[in-house]
Amino acid sequence: MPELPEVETVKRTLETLIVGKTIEKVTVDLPRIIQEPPDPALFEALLAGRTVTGVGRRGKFLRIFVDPWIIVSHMRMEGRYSVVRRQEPVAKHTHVRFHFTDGSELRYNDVRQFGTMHLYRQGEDLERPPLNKLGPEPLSDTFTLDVFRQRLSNRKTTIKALLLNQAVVSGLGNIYVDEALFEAGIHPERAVPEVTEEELKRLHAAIRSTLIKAVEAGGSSVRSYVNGKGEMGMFQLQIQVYGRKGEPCLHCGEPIAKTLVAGRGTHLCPRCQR
DNA sequence: AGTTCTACTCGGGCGC
DNA sequence: TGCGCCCGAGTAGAAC
Repeated sequence: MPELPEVETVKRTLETLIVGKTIEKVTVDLPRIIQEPPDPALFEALLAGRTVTGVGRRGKFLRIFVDPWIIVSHMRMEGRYSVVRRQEPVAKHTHVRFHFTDGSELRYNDVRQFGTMHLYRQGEDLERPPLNKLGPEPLSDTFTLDVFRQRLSNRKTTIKALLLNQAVVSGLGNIYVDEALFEAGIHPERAVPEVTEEELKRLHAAIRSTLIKAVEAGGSSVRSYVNGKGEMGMFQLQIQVYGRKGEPCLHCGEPIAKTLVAGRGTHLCPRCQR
Protein backbone atom coordinates (compact mmCIF):
# COMPACT_ATOMS: atom_id res chain seq x y z
CA MET A 1 0.00 0.00 0.00
CA PRO A 2 2.16 2.79 -1.27
CA GLU A 3 2.20 5.88 0.89
CA LEU A 4 4.68 8.73 0.61
CA PRO A 5 7.85 6.73 1.43
CA GLU A 6 6.95 3.91 -0.95
CA VAL A 7 6.05 6.26 -3.80
CA GLU A 8 9.23 8.24 -3.19
CA THR A 9 11.20 4.99 -3.42
CA VAL A 10 9.46 3.98 -6.66
CA LYS A 11 10.17 7.46 -8.00
CA ARG A 12 13.89 7.18 -7.26
CA THR A 13 14.08 3.68 -8.69
CA LEU A 14 12.20 4.46 -11.89
CA GLU A 15 14.29 7.58 -12.38
CA THR A 16 17.37 5.41 -12.85
CA LEU A 17 15.54 3.00 -15.14
CA ILE A 18 13.46 5.00 -17.63
CA VAL A 19 14.73 8.58 -17.93
CA GLY A 20 16.05 9.11 -21.45
CA LYS A 21 14.05 6.28 -22.97
CA THR A 22 11.71 6.92 -25.90
CA ILE A 23 8.21 5.44 -25.99
CA GLU A 24 7.50 3.54 -29.20
CA LYS A 25 3.93 2.76 -28.25
CA VAL A 26 1.63 2.33 -25.27
CA THR A 27 -0.78 -0.56 -24.65
CA VAL A 28 -3.74 -0.05 -22.32
CA ASP A 29 -5.44 -3.35 -21.45
CA LEU A 30 -7.73 -2.01 -18.73
CA PRO A 31 -9.36 1.24 -19.88
CA ARG A 32 -10.68 2.21 -16.44
CA ILE A 33 -7.13 2.88 -15.22
CA ILE A 34 -6.92 5.83 -17.62
CA GLN A 35 -9.00 8.65 -16.13
CA GLU A 36 -7.77 11.43 -18.42
CA PRO A 37 -8.10 11.76 -21.36
CA PRO A 38 -11.47 9.95 -21.39
CA ASP A 39 -10.49 7.87 -24.41
CA PRO A 40 -7.60 5.48 -23.57
CA ALA A 41 -6.74 5.30 -27.29
CA LEU A 42 -5.90 9.00 -27.13
CA PHE A 43 -3.69 8.32 -24.09
CA GLU A 44 -1.82 5.76 -26.18
CA ALA A 45 -1.55 8.01 -29.22
CA LEU A 46 -0.37 11.13 -27.39
CA LEU A 47 2.55 9.32 -25.75
CA ALA A 48 3.84 7.48 -28.82
CA GLY A 49 7.23 8.79 -29.96
CA ARG A 50 7.81 10.84 -26.79
CA THR A 51 10.81 10.66 -24.46
CA VAL A 52 10.79 10.26 -20.67
CA THR A 53 12.59 13.25 -19.15
CA GLY A 54 12.01 12.79 -15.45
CA VAL A 55 10.08 11.22 -12.60
CA GLY A 56 8.56 13.12 -9.70
CA ARG A 57 6.19 12.72 -6.79
CA ARG A 58 3.37 14.76 -5.22
CA GLY A 59 1.81 13.21 -2.11
CA LYS A 60 1.15 9.58 -3.00
CA PHE A 61 1.11 10.34 -6.72
CA LEU A 62 3.91 9.49 -9.10
CA ARG A 63 4.56 12.06 -11.85
CA ILE A 64 6.20 10.73 -14.99
CA PHE A 65 7.43 13.49 -17.31
CA VAL A 66 7.12 12.58 -20.98
CA ASP A 67 7.65 15.79 -22.97
CA PRO A 68 5.38 17.67 -23.43
CA TRP A 69 3.10 15.51 -21.28
CA ILE A 70 3.00 14.31 -17.73
CA ILE A 71 1.48 11.08 -16.44
CA VAL A 72 0.03 11.40 -12.94
CA SER A 73 -0.21 7.89 -11.51
CA HIS A 74 -1.73 6.62 -8.28
CA MET A 75 -0.99 3.03 -7.28
CA ARG A 76 -3.65 2.81 -4.59
CA MET A 77 -3.03 -0.33 -2.53
CA GLU A 78 -1.38 -2.82 -4.81
CA GLY A 79 -0.19 -1.08 -7.95
CA ARG A 80 3.39 -1.76 -9.01
CA TYR A 81 5.73 -0.70 -11.75
CA SER A 82 8.44 -2.82 -13.28
CA VAL A 83 10.89 -2.40 -16.13
CA VAL A 84 11.56 -5.58 -18.06
CA ARG A 85 12.75 -6.83 -21.42
CA ARG A 86 10.08 -7.07 -24.11
CA GLN A 87 10.45 -10.89 -24.21
CA GLU A 88 9.48 -11.23 -20.55
CA PRO A 89 6.08 -12.98 -20.21
CA VAL A 90 3.35 -10.50 -19.29
CA ALA A 91 2.32 -11.14 -15.68
CA LYS A 92 -1.33 -11.50 -14.72
CA HIS A 93 -2.99 -8.19 -13.77
CA THR A 94 -0.72 -6.14 -16.02
CA HIS A 95 -2.90 -3.28 -17.25
CA VAL A 96 -0.68 -0.72 -18.97
CA ARG A 97 2.56 -1.22 -20.90
CA PHE A 98 4.93 1.44 -22.18
CA HIS A 99 7.07 -0.09 -24.94
CA PHE A 100 10.43 1.67 -25.31
CA THR A 101 12.45 1.85 -28.51
CA ASP A 102 15.39 0.09 -26.79
CA GLY A 103 13.38 -3.13 -26.38
CA SER A 104 12.50 -2.67 -22.71
CA GLU A 105 9.04 -2.04 -21.26
CA LEU A 106 7.62 -0.18 -18.29
CA ARG A 107 4.69 -2.24 -17.00
CA TYR A 108 1.93 -1.25 -14.58
CA ASN A 109 0.47 -4.17 -12.64
CA ASP A 110 -2.44 -3.83 -10.22
CA VAL A 111 -4.34 -6.78 -8.76
CA ARG A 112 -7.14 -4.64 -7.31
CA GLN A 113 -7.48 -2.48 -10.42
CA PHE A 114 -7.86 0.57 -8.17
CA GLY A 115 -4.94 2.55 -9.59
CA THR A 116 -5.43 5.58 -11.84
CA MET A 117 -3.51 7.53 -14.47
CA HIS A 118 -4.18 11.07 -15.65
CA LEU A 119 -2.41 12.56 -18.65
CA TYR A 120 -1.98 16.32 -18.75
CA ARG A 121 0.21 18.86 -20.45
CA GLN A 122 3.21 19.63 -18.21
CA GLY A 123 2.41 22.55 -15.95
CA GLU A 124 -1.33 21.87 -15.99
CA ASP A 125 -1.35 18.80 -13.78
CA LEU A 126 -0.95 20.64 -10.48
CA GLU A 127 -4.04 22.72 -11.25
CA ARG A 128 -6.30 19.78 -12.11
CA PRO A 129 -7.66 16.74 -10.31
CA PRO A 130 -6.31 14.73 -8.62
CA LEU A 131 -3.39 16.98 -7.60
CA ASN A 132 -5.16 20.33 -7.32
CA LYS A 133 -6.56 19.91 -3.81
CA LEU A 134 -3.55 18.31 -2.14
CA GLY A 135 -2.21 19.73 1.10
CA PRO A 136 1.48 20.54 1.75
CA GLU A 137 4.30 18.05 1.31
CA PRO A 138 5.16 16.96 4.87
CA LEU A 139 8.89 16.72 4.08
CA SER A 140 9.18 20.11 2.40
CA ASP A 141 10.19 23.35 4.11
CA THR A 142 6.66 24.67 3.55
CA PHE A 143 5.29 22.21 6.12
CA THR A 144 6.06 24.34 9.17
CA LEU A 145 4.49 24.03 12.60
CA ASP A 146 2.47 27.18 11.85
CA VAL A 147 1.12 25.71 8.61
CA PHE A 148 0.22 22.48 10.41
CA ARG A 149 -1.55 24.37 13.22
CA GLN A 150 -3.50 26.38 10.66
CA ARG A 151 -4.56 23.23 8.78
CA LEU A 152 -5.99 21.79 11.99
CA SER A 153 -7.83 24.88 13.13
CA ASN A 154 -11.62 24.77 13.23
CA ARG A 155 -11.70 21.06 12.45
CA LYS A 156 -13.89 18.89 14.66
CA THR A 157 -13.16 15.37 13.51
CA THR A 158 -10.66 12.92 15.03
CA ILE A 159 -6.94 13.51 14.62
CA LYS A 160 -6.56 10.27 12.65
CA ALA A 161 -9.31 11.15 10.16
CA LEU A 162 -7.70 14.53 9.64
CA LEU A 163 -4.21 13.16 9.05
CA LEU A 164 -5.63 10.75 6.46
CA ASN A 165 -7.23 13.68 4.62
CA GLN A 166 -4.90 14.42 1.69
CA ALA A 167 -6.12 18.01 1.53
CA VAL A 168 -4.72 18.61 5.02
CA VAL A 169 -1.30 17.00 4.58
CA SER A 170 -0.42 14.93 1.53
CA GLY A 171 1.22 11.52 1.53
CA LEU A 172 0.17 9.99 4.86
CA GLY A 173 -1.79 6.73 4.81
CA ASN A 174 -2.92 4.22 7.38
CA ILE A 175 0.52 2.87 8.32
CA TYR A 176 2.34 6.16 8.84
CA VAL A 177 -0.59 7.87 10.57
CA ASP A 178 -0.66 5.07 13.16
CA GLU A 179 3.12 5.22 13.52
CA ALA A 180 3.26 9.01 13.85
CA LEU A 181 0.44 9.09 16.42
CA PHE A 182 2.21 6.43 18.47
CA GLU A 183 5.49 8.32 18.25
CA ALA A 184 3.71 11.46 19.46
CA GLY A 185 1.81 9.62 22.20
CA ILE A 186 -1.59 10.77 20.92
CA HIS A 187 -4.71 8.61 20.75
CA PRO A 188 -6.04 8.34 17.17
CA GLU A 189 -9.61 9.10 18.29
CA ARG A 190 -8.69 12.35 20.00
CA ALA A 191 -10.84 15.25 18.79
CA VAL A 192 -8.70 17.78 16.91
CA PRO A 193 -9.74 20.79 19.09
CA GLU A 194 -8.54 18.88 22.18
CA VAL A 195 -4.98 18.49 20.88
CA THR A 196 -2.69 20.71 22.97
CA GLU A 197 0.07 22.92 21.59
CA GLU A 198 2.67 20.63 23.13
CA GLU A 199 1.11 17.59 21.42
CA LEU A 200 0.82 19.45 18.15
CA LYS A 201 4.57 20.06 18.23
CA ARG A 202 5.29 16.42 18.98
CA LEU A 203 2.96 15.27 16.22
CA HIS A 204 4.47 17.63 13.65
CA ALA A 205 7.95 16.33 14.51
CA ALA A 206 6.74 12.71 14.58
CA ILE A 207 5.19 12.94 11.11
CA ARG A 208 8.44 14.21 9.66
CA SER A 209 10.77 11.85 11.50
CA THR A 210 8.64 8.79 10.73
CA LEU A 211 8.49 9.63 7.03
CA ILE A 212 12.20 10.47 6.83
CA LYS A 213 13.17 7.16 8.44
CA ALA A 214 10.80 5.27 6.15
CA VAL A 215 12.19 6.93 3.02
CA GLU A 216 15.73 6.05 4.17
CA ALA A 217 14.63 2.43 4.59
CA GLY A 218 13.10 2.32 1.11
CA GLY A 219 9.51 2.16 2.37
CA SER A 220 7.58 -0.63 4.12
CA SER A 221 6.74 -3.96 2.54
CA VAL A 222 3.79 -4.88 4.72
CA ARG A 223 1.62 -6.07 1.89
CA SER A 224 2.82 -6.56 -1.62
CA TYR A 225 4.83 -3.41 -2.05
CA VAL A 226 8.07 -3.55 -4.06
CA ASN A 227 9.97 -0.75 -5.74
CA GLY A 228 10.44 -0.52 -9.50
CA LYS A 229 13.21 -3.12 -9.34
CA GLY A 230 11.08 -5.65 -7.49
CA GLU A 231 12.95 -5.02 -4.23
CA MET A 232 11.19 -4.87 -0.86
CA GLY A 233 11.39 -1.94 1.52
CA MET A 234 12.85 -2.41 4.99
CA PHE A 235 10.88 0.00 7.17
CA GLN A 236 8.49 -2.75 8.30
CA LEU A 237 11.34 -3.80 10.62
CA GLN A 238 11.09 -0.44 12.41
CA ILE A 239 7.29 -0.32 12.62
CA GLN A 240 6.14 0.08 16.21
CA VAL A 241 2.36 -0.44 16.16
CA TYR A 242 0.97 -1.10 12.67
CA GLY A 243 0.05 -4.79 12.28
CA ARG A 244 1.31 -5.60 15.79
CA LYS A 245 -2.06 -6.30 17.43
CA GLY A 246 -1.61 -8.22 20.69
CA GLU A 247 2.17 -7.87 20.66
CA PRO A 248 3.82 -5.91 23.49
CA CYS A 249 4.26 -2.16 23.11
CA LEU A 250 7.94 -1.42 22.56
CA HIS A 251 7.77 1.36 25.16
CA CYS A 252 5.68 -0.08 28.00
CA GLY A 253 4.92 -3.74 27.22
CA GLU A 254 1.15 -3.28 27.12
CA PRO A 255 -0.43 -5.33 24.26
CA ILE A 256 -1.03 -3.26 21.12
CA ALA A 257 -4.76 -2.79 20.48
CA LYS A 258 -6.55 -2.76 17.14
CA THR A 259 -9.73 -0.72 16.72
CA LEU A 260 -11.71 0.99 13.98
CA VAL A 261 -11.13 4.74 13.58
CA ALA A 262 -12.23 6.80 10.59
CA GLY A 263 -13.31 3.54 8.96
CA ARG A 264 -9.76 2.19 9.05
CA GLY A 265 -8.11 -0.55 11.04
CA THR A 266 -6.15 1.34 13.70
CA HIS A 267 -3.27 0.17 15.86
CA LEU A 268 -2.33 1.86 19.11
CA CYS A 269 -0.89 1.41 22.58
CA PRO A 270 -3.75 2.10 25.04
CA ARG A 271 -1.27 3.07 27.74
CA CYS A 272 1.18 5.28 25.81
CA GLN A 273 -1.43 7.05 23.68
CA ARG A 274 -3.99 9.23 25.42
C1' DA B 1 -21.73 26.73 2.87
C1' DG B 2 -18.46 24.20 4.66
C1' DT B 3 -17.41 19.97 6.94
C1' DT B 4 -18.02 15.19 7.77
C1' DC B 5 -19.92 10.76 6.62
C1' DT B 6 -21.22 6.93 3.49
C1' DA B 7 -21.02 4.20 -0.47
C1' DC B 8 -18.46 2.62 -4.07
C1' DT B 9 -14.62 0.49 -6.84
C1' DC B 10 -11.93 -4.74 -6.94
C1' DG B 11 -10.32 -9.55 -6.21
C1' DG B 12 -7.25 -12.30 -3.09
C1' DG B 13 -7.58 -14.42 1.11
C1' DC B 14 -10.01 -16.20 4.73
C1' DG B 15 -13.67 -18.44 7.60
C1' DC B 16 -17.33 -21.39 7.55
C1' DT C 1 -15.27 -26.95 -3.50
C1' DG C 2 -17.87 -22.93 -2.84
C1' DC C 3 -20.01 -19.08 -0.99
C1' DG C 4 -19.97 -14.67 1.44
C1' DC C 5 -17.47 -11.31 3.72
C1' DC C 6 -13.48 -8.27 4.72
C1' DC C 7 -9.95 -5.02 3.44
C1' DG C 8 -8.70 -0.21 1.92
C1' DA C 9 -7.30 5.07 -1.00
C1' DG C 10 -9.60 8.39 -2.69
C1' DT C 11 -13.58 10.66 -4.00
C1' DA C 12 -18.43 11.70 -5.47
C1' DG C 13 -22.43 12.60 -3.53
C1' DA C 14 -25.26 12.45 0.63
C1' DA C 15 -26.01 13.96 5.12
C1' DC C 16 -25.32 16.98 8.69
